[in-house]
Amino acid sequence: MLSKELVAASTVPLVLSVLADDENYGYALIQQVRELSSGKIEWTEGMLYPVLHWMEEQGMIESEWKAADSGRKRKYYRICREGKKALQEEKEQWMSVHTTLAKLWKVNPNSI
Amino acid sequence: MLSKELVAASTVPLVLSVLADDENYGYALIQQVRELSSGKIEWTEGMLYPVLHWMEEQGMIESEWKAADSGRKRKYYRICREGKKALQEEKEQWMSVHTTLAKLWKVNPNSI
DNA sequence: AACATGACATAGCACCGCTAGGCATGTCAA
DNA sequence: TTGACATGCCTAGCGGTGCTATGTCATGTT
Repeated sequence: MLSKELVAASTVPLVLSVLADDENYGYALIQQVRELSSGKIEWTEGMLYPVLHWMEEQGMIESEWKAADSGRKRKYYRICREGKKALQEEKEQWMSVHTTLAKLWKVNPNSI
Repeated sequence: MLSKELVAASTVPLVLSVLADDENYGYALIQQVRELSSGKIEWTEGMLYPVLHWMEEQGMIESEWKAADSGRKRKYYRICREGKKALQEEKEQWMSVHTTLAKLWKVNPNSI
């Protein structure tokens, strides 16, 4: 299980990165990130939904209720311009830290 | 300036990584990390010292007062066994997240 | 003497993450 | 048809904590 600090630091960049590919809804984001991370990243709904609301408030993402084929309603989020800018910034920040750690670990920062 | 979440997530792994190379004291750690990160990571004493105390409490590091050549006293920290284990764990956690982000960013692990 | 820098320390509270709980709907087996 | 489970969304509330603001003391410098 990941430390709560690391979860806090990675949630927004992960959401932005996933939504940069395609729109998606909250519940599915949890599954998707779990799979992408091979089960390492286990989000709960209680922590994700408030983050999504906050991100929408910030203008990073926007939402739309849509009925799935089953008739059930889902709230789909998509990234918008502010979000793309934020993602760029998040990437840079992340890479700053990663590069520093990689130096200390004596691994090439460009390799996984 | 880095987000506080990212700072929170990276402080312990950075301290452990730096101390894994060589013992050091708090004030110098701040400078060293600033240089390693090309000025991107700017710690304040007020946030670092409590972290160092907590890490010592956890048994990750141990401290010793030593007089520098000038006669001034400094509190040197060195990593101990628990800290090495913790560092290993931190590395794995960090890489879990980094790998997931790298996938989304379509960074080719073998590039560059 | 006065000031800058080095070096360590922590009280205190504003802030906020997330647990715990709630609601509704679709589906599938028994 | 019923109930169990998965899907899917939401938030009140508070326990825990990060870090600003501040203090101390030593050494070096002007």
